[in-house]
Amino acid sequence: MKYQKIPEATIRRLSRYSRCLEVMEQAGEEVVSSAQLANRCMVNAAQVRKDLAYFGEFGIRGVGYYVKDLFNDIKKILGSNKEWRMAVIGIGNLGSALLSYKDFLKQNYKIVAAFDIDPPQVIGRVSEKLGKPVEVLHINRLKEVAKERRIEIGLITTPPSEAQAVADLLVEAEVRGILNFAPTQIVVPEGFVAKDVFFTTILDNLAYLLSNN
Amino acid sequence: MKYQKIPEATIRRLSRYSRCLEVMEQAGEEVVSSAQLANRCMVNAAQVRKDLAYFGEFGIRGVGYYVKDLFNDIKKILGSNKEWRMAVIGIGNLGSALLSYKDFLKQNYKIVAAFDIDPPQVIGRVSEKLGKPVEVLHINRLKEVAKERRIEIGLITTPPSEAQAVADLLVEAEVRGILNFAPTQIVVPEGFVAKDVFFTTILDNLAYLLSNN
DNA sequence: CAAATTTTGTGAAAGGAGTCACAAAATTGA
DNA sequence: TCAATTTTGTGACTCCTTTCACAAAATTTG
Ligand SMILES: NC(=O)c1ccc[n+]([C@@H]2O[C@H](COP(=O)([O-])OP(=O)(O)OC[C@H]3O[C@@H](n4cnc5c(N)ncnc54)[C@H](O)[C@@H]3O)[C@@H](O)[C@H]2O)c1
Ligand SMILES: NC(=O)c1ccc[n+]([C@@H]2O[C@H](COP(=O)([O-])OP(=O)(O)OC[C@H]3O[C@@H](n4cnc5c(N)ncnc54)[C@H](O)[C@@H]3O)[C@@H](O)[C@H]2O)c1
Repeated sequence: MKYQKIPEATIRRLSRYSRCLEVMEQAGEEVVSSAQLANRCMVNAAQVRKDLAYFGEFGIRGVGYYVKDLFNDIKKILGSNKEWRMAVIGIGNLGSALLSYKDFLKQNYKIVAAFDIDPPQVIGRVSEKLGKPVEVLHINRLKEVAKERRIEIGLITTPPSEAQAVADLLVEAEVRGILNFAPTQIVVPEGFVAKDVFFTTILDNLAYLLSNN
Repeated sequence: MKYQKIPEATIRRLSRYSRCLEVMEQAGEEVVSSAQLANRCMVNAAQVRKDLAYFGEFGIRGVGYYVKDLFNDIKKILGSNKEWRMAVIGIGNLGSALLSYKDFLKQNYKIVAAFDIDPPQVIGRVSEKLGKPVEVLHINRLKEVAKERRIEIGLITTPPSEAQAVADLLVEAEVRGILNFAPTQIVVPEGFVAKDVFFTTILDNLAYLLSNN
């Protein structure tokens, strides 16, 4: 398993394989071939094997892969075998939706804190829909609470004008991962990771495909 | 402008250029070089020129690009110069958030209908936050209303178990574009375009980067 | 007006990612 | 036990994307 640069596309596919394997495991399937898995994920069978080959040998020739083992191995590769502790910052429309997103629970992503800036109708409110309710705190407690609750990922759902400032706070609080939903490109120092999710870029993409087909 | 297959990455970047140019235009900047634009969008200058070259010649040698013209040209390329009429299906947490997403208005994406399945607390409710309020209708009116309101894109925010069925309804209603937020892979016939947005795949990606840096 | 400067557009080179094809390993069955 | 079968892991090949590098075009300056 010597080091090599792993294509980002490979990581995205591993995530898909993982979701497929989860379904298969629940369905009681024990063994799967690269061809079957590829089929389900709409990719090439060699692609599946290549993707896995970056990280080692997981299959048995003539047999395939043990669903349960491969599922665990991929989770280990992705780092999704551990529980990730997250905070949501900006509890408006989207932030509230994320707070009650059930799939985060099923997967290993857990929202353990929520922050907003002052609006009295929000601060102190408790999101009850999740397993454990989360109280919305004032943003000025971010640093303190981030340490206390060992927050590792921050989800930014503030207006775009505030997004970079919030990111800076997260960096200061040593929250190393940021997922930003505001339509602004977030910049973070070396050692931190920020990903932007641009809804309108996705729509622009769709619009292009619709216009040209 | 002879035909060539356009890389999807190019389309994504064009969308980014477009957003940058919008900001520049508002800031009153008149001319921009490929190097400047590249810098802002964190890409290579030759990349900017190559991306544009797929669609024609838009610059003036020795000068650069006229911000306003390039902005318009890119919008024309992307098909985002026209207004796109959208429906949201599944008015729960995420669906409601999308209904009040202001940037859709600023961009040229307009939500003109909302559908849910029966829960009395939702049907008939009106989202007031947008420019024009949108009444939530029962899903069984989808086909009829889609025609009437000339809906071109459907945003699926139902539980994953319902997502494919809803997609089938959209296809039947001849809504050609689908953006699916449920964690299921949507399949549509030739001539339709469906994109899935998997939140946990994005998080898996982040988790991987955090685990390996 | 011509030389110097700027910056585009693009062919060629380099670099990555995906697919093919087959030897190697494991299993099955006679 | 050994041939037939299955399916992995991987080198080689193809295809696609990005970057480089420079001629061509426009502008500016002396
Ligand atoms: N609504 C959507 O469906 C949607 C979709 C995609 C992206 N987005 C983006 O997500 C962000 C939030 O959208 P929204 O519709 O939920 O907006 P919103 O106005 O409903 O919510 C924003 C929240 O952020 C809080 N806030 C503002 N400044 C803050 C700060 N410095 N620190 C902490 N909290 C702060 C506000 O009090 C508010 O509660 C926006 O950037 C938007 O562009 C929204
Ligand atoms: N909440 C989030 O932040 C979030 C984030 C990413 C993805 N998602 C996904 O988006 C989807 C919606 O999430 P949510 O949290 O809003 O769930 P939700 O349960 O709050 O909302 C789902 C809505 O869909 C409606 N519905 C169910 N079946 C329907 C049908 N056949 N036709 C029309 N409407 C129907 C329900 O009545 C409900 O109002 C889920 O698939 C979820 O996995 C949610």
